[in-house]
Parts: sequence; structure tokens; C-alpha cells
Amino acid sequence: MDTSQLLKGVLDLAVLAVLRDADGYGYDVLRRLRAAGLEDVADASVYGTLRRLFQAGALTSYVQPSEEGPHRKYYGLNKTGRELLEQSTKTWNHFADTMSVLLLEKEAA
Amino acid sequence: MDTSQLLKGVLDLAVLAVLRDADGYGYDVLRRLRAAGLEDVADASVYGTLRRLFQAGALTSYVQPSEEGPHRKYYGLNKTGRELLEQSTKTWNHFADTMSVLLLEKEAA
DNA sequence: CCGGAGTACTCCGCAATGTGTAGTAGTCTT
DNA sequence: AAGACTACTACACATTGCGGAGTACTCCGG
Repeated sequence: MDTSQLLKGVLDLAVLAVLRDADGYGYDVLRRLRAAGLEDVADASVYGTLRRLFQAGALTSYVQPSEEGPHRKYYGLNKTGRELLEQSTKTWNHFADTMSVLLLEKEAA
Repeated sequence: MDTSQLLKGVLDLAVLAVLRDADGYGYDVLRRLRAAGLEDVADASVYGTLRRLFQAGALTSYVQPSEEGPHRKYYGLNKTGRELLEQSTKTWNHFADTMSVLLLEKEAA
């Protein structure tokens, strides 16, 4: 199965969710997503999503040097981002519920 | 909100689910999906998905004339289609669960 | 009898977005 | 010095849902 198509439109949401509790940089966000169960996410997708969300005004961004490698570009949620997360979560939940019902309708009384 | 991106990769599954209990033709599948809650699905998407699934060998197809309008192209699940439905349902459920957890992790103890 | 609505399908080009690959660059280990 | 891990960027590509135009059939109202 190809999960990559399932991610369409949901990766934004996943990234926002992962940044909810603490700021993070791309490579770290990638690890958090994989740890959460999205093991097939590609790194380019995460970096791209972060850039898109930043450009959409949902994220703040600041660069910090690291002693264990190259510099890190941190991202964090701002007000817009939190609102987007909240709204998208609702949309997703509604959508997922709809699909659940559709997949269950096996035995119509 | 734009639900169109959420449908990516899931419309296949939704169409298969709708055809599970009874064969159907494009226009009818569209109505069933909308009735199930997927109100924003566009007709071209459904026709396209049906063609794709048919070409992938998951559907049977036969044309039937209608007395209330143009002919209808019926589609039905074959063995491959049922297997695909089953497998895709599992993939979807797993994915949806993963997202649920991700969206809930608000209060880490 | 003609126009419009509803039914039913096809084709085409577009837009969004996740992916693979390549490239740059820093740190650390062997 | 070579290689692994970290960290990010850029580009071209594939998939797939959507909008719009076009075809065609049936039925109804004026």
C-alpha cells in the first residue's frame, strides 16, 4: 500500500500537531512524526511543509547554531498556526468520522 | 477549509466501499458518496476514479440503457476489488488511528 | 415545438502536494 | 582521511482531485 497519497493535506495537520507543545526544527519534526507512527514520511515533504506553513503565516522561525552539526532552523506555532491547527483538527475529525461510517455500513438492517 | 486534499488517495476507498453492497454507475456512485457525507466530491473525480479502478482490474463494467436518460455504465467489485477494499480499509484505519493519537497528545503526563 | 432541467458520461488542462535525487555543509568517530 | 549522522535546499516528477466545456438522452412547461 502507498500511504503517500493518504498524507496529502494531512501532513500540514500532523506537522502543526507536532509543533503544538514545543518548537522544533525540520530534522527533529521528521523524527517526531516517524516516532508517532508516520514512518514513511519523506524528509523533503517535511521541509517543504514547514516552508509552506511559514509562508502562509502560521509559523514563526528562527535559526540557532548547534554544537552537534549544522545550524538548525526552528519553527513554532503563532496565533494563526494554533487557529489553523484547531480548525484543521475539526475538519479532519469530521472527515475521518464520515469515512468510518462509510466503511462500516456492511449490514444495512 | 478545503477538503479536496483530504480526499487524495481516499476517494478510491470511498468508491470501493460504496460499491461493496451493490453495483452502481457513476452518477449514482456520486449521489451515494454525497449522501454519505462527502458532499464536496466533484463528479469528474468520481468518473475518473471509477475508470482508474477499472483499469487497475478491481472492477467489472457493463453498459445498460436507461429509460430515464442516457445509458448507464455500471461498475461492480470483483475479487481484486474486494481484496483491495479490505486491504485499503486496514491501511486507512491504521492511518486514522495514528492521526488520532497525534492530535490528542495534548497533555503529556 | 422549442428551451431548460435533470441525467450520464468524456476529455482536457490545471493545481496542490508528497517524493526522489542531488548537492552543500557541519560534527564526530574510527 | 573516510564515513556516518545531522541539517537543510532546490528541482523535476507523479499522482490525483477539480473545473469547464462538450455530447447526448428524456421529460416537462410555455
